[in-house]
Amino acid sequence: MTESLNVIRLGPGRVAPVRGGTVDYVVNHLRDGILHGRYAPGQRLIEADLTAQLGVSRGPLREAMRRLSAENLLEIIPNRGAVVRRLSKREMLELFSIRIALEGAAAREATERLSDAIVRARFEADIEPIWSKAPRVSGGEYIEENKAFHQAVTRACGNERLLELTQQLQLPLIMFQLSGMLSHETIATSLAEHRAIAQAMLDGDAAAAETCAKRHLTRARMVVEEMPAGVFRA
Amino acid sequence: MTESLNVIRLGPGRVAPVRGGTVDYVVNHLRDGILHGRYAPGQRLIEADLTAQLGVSRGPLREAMRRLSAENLLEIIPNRGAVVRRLSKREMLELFSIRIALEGAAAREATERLSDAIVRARFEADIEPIWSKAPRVSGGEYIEENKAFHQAVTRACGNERLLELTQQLQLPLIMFQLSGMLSHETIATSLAEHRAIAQAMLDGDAAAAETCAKRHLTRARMVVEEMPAGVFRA
DNA sequence: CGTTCATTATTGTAGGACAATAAACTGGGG
DNA sequence: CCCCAGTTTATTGTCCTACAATAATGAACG
Repeated sequence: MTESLNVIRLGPGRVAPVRGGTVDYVVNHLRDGILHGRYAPGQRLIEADLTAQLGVSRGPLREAMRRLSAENLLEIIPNRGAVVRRLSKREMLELFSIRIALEGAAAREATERLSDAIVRARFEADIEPIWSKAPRVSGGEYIEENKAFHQAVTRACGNERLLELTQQLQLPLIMFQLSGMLSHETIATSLAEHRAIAQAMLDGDAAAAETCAKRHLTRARMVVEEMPAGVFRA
Repeated sequence: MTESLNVIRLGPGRVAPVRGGTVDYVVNHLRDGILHGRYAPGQRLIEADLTAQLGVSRGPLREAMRRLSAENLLEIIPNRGAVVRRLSKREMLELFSIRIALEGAAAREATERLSDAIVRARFEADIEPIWSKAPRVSGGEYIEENKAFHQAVTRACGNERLLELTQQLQLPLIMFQLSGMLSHETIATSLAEHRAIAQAMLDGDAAAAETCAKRHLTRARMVVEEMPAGVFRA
């Protein structure tokens, strides 16, 4: 979905309208900006500024904002405009609860589908990086790998809608907001748990896969629970 | 029937702009229309027609459409506009799988929270209708009650986000699309299952509640599975 | 020091314009 | 009779301008 959009679309100075991609362009720009911290959580996004910066008119920009608010990356306050979303502790915990239920089931169902050779091949390819011995030193690296792993599991379970859903479940935002706070120890534990889940799945042990996945996320939720209040929204 | 909503908002001839609610108004109108069949599945929604009918400009209308597409009630096809969504069999089954995971967990967690008197009181009030002896004869009646019940369970579990999520999980659309096809027998079974879930929850038996909820939805999924292909999208 | 009122920044909505696209329609071959 | 290319039409995607409504800000006043 996120192809080379910016090749054609040059921002402010662009000449060709290149119709049909303006909203996507804006959405991608903003999402990328939010996820990479160019737009800080809590920051207000002024329409006038953005239209000038991006060289688009208010219409597409507003539509882009609506979409991002549907993804929960932005919060739109009536008559106040859009601000970059910040999650409260409670919201984060709620999201983890949902993920525990969802990904636990996904791991179980995926395990059963791994008897299909094609699915299995894809899954093994997707998770290949987790077997690497190299320690992931930066939070950013871990975030990417973590995202890829959870996506691989969900994909293997063959439920399109679930794949969409978990992606929109703000895993990225959560992890970004937390990225600065992840100790090497926490990361190492998570990686080990990923391997345990993968192993159970490859062994065809659906029950173990579900248990491992749930334990993994439950532990992650505990990490959130113990974080300082400053990380969250009031 | 169409006019009942337009008490304040008078449509084409309205004088007061009643700012701040235009998009909401359109969203509500369309959602209601879709859920009640005024807009049929597969029907194309032409912007020009709707702006004329509703007396709003294209901006808010398009925003409303985006929102509904986020709710999966509409599908927006590039350069073709919006059509009322129709779910394929596969999509429906996928949704049920998600609900099984989600609402199973919700039932379990909710049960634990019922020790809180306030939560318990609210829950008992919410589900009161299910104990009624009167048979729900029409599909529409059952749909309402079913929706209310599942909502009550989710609400009791105290996870705001989960409540939002399950609501946007197209339970309404699913049920509408199916409403014509629900036999009295199916409805009766569902009602009995609702009671079983509620009873387990009130008894504080979390495990039983989870099992019952999952069984309930699994059976519902089987009903979908056995439906004629004509109900679904190609 | 708090309150009321003007000022300003910003959003919400309308409405018009135009190009781009897809669909429908035309005509002529095969 | 059907199929194909060119043309027409309907509709969307985007931009623009304008203005009212609202919230935030600051000033005058008691």
